Amino acid sequence: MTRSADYHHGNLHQALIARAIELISEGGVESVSLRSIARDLGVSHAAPTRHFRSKGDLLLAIAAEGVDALLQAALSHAGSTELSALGKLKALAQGYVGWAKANPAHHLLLRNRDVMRHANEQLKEKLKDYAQLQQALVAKARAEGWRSDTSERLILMQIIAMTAGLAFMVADPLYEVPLGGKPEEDEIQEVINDFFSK
Amino acid sequence: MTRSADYHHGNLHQALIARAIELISEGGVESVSLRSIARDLGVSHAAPTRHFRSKGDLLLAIAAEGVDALLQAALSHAGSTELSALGKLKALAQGYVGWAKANPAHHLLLRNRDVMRHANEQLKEKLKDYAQLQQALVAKARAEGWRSDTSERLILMQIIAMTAGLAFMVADPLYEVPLGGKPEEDEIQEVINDFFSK
DNA sequence: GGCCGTATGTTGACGCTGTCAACATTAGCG
DNA sequence: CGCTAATGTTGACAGCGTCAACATACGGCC
Repeated sequence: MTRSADYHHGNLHQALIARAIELISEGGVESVSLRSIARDLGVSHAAPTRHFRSKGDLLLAIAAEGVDALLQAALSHAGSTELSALGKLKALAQGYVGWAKANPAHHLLLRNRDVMRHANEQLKEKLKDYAQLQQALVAKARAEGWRSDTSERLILMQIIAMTAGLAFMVADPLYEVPLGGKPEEDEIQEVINDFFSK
Repeated sequence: MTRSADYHHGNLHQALIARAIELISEGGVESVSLRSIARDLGVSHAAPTRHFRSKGDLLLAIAAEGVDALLQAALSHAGSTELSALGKLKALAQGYVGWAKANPAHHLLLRNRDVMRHANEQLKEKLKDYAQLQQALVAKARAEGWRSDTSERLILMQIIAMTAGLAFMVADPLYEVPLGGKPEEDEIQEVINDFFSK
């Protein structure tokens, strides 16, 4: 119980992460301040250092959380026995864009230089795993006849560019200007469908 | 001459901008500190406030510089009499990606929420001009027969996603992981060529 | 050529931040 | 029950952005 003279918060670790995600989603990475989060949680200004050695560590932990979710979803799609390689590739793309839309904070962190500069090897390794999975699926889909006249490299770059672009369009307010509002879910799907049906 | 007991810097305004661009290119927006820039330029910590009321104003001024360059290049392409609407559209896409590669700092600023949140109306208006120019070209190219079976909206979203994605691939170190190094110029061109030759 | 207003730069202060060290409290295990 | 480690607090420090008060020098005007 937390009713005892609440000297200890109970689950400060998770609370720090949760509040930081809220703040990032609302106002971007720069609106995160350890001291303000500590105040919000009714805890002293130095309490966070007991759970994260530095602000960067907190942000990195959140980023890692995001990469894990992304990779796990990708692996589950890739493990499907019902889908063709092309189907898996498409599921991967949909999964990525959907993930960015559902987790804007994690997506933002992955694109923050200050955060990723201090990424540990484990995190980078997971990103590499994701990339290799995607590349292998492109090779397999090509071998199965899809766009076999186009180079694997070109297809890969097209997919990465499209998904990265779509991820930003759903997560970054900037693109509400050229698009006239946030893109609808079915508009996103149409872009992905069009690409994979050629 | 600046040899006189250099109390005045001479061109601090431009020097501040130049140094900030350097820092952003190297380490992202968060590595900009007015005080450190002032030190680098051999000037007191408060000198920058004589030229920019706040740090945000400095960053915004740089962003505006970038948008101006982008828009000007786009208008010059659009004004060409030799190119078809499709050709202009392609030149616009190439121009955007090339601009992001040549001006990573400006590109980063345009994607920074903290910066763009305080963007003035004039800046937003220019972005809207760019977007409308692009949209008009899509409509015209379609009217001239290019992909007239595909909706204008879908084509527009495809172009925005592709160019935004490519811009990141050339400007953001993160994508060196899945791509195995920075993308080559001709690889970028191939992606753009492929899209506009359908 | 000298004078003066204003643009530009300096100094010192304020409250904010992240991080550390020293200390306080409590949880949980033997 | 008592001890140790985990967790939280307090106070300090330097760096940051910004402001106000003061200093200097540039450039147009007589």
